[in-house]
Amino acid sequence: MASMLPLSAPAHQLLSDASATEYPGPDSVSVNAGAPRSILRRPENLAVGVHSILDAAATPSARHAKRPRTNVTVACDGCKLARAKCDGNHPCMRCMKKALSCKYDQGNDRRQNRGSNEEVQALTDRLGQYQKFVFALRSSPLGSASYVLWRLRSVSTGTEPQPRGHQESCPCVAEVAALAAAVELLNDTKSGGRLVCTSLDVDETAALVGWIKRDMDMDVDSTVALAQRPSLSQSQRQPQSQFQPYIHSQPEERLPSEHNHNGTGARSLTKSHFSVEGLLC
DNA sequence: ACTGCCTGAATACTTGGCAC
DNA sequence: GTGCCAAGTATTCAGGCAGT
Repeated sequence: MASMLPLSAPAHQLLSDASATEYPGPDSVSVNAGAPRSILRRPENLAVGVHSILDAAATPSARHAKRPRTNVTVACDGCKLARAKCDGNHPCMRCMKKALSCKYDQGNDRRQNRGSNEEVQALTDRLGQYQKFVFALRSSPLGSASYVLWRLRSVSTGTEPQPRGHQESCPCVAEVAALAAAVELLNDTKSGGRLVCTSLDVDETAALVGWIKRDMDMDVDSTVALAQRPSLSQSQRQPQSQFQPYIHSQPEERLPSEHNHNGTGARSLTKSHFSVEGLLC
């Protein structure tokens, strides 16, 4: 029955569409919300005998009988499991009758966990930072990548960072600074300002890296295609980020073997090859 | 800025069928 | 009679958007 109508249609549309002669109209939905089920659209394969029973019950008075329905915001676990009506009390009536322990799973209503615009934007920004970070890690010179990895590890293990002299002498200071910002970003996500690596972090990050990698592969492909177009002058080409030149100018560079177990280039890395544990822990 | 309506997603609830 | 389950409907909730 629902398959005949758009699933996204609001309730009043479904109802008014179901039977215009039986339902008074959208405006009366709330007062008729608990109307007898027989007035709803019947299954088409319903037996004829049942039809006649339903038709007899669907008198005008029965159709318009008001039975306000009072849904509680949160049903207890027992009522949820049994799909029974819950009165929302502690304990609820059903649990009292059955002498069951009435428990409410707090904070499990995902309707109330939707992110605000600010939260969505913040997550989007973070995703962009992650994307830049992994992109830079993959395309930067070996020395820079190693330094960043060293910093990542020092963050997670509590080791003191490299002396500033090293950073200043690094040939890619700007790049390292950007990567360091990403490190700070990672660091900032955990309480106490210190990254604590858990299996959940690893799983989350692995999933994130998978996403980022796919995105980056698309970016790289489009960048290569753009760069290979002969009709475009250099100035017409899409501005390259500060990280991109290393992709093509130094294709022989590889991530350290401990992070690239099969010895192939960064672009051939897969989730299984990209060791997140090695990156963060 | 406020209000009201619409929308989509998530969840509560109803109903009928079935097994014990 | 009771409880469980599946299918389906009703309600809640928050965001978007237009009108004021």
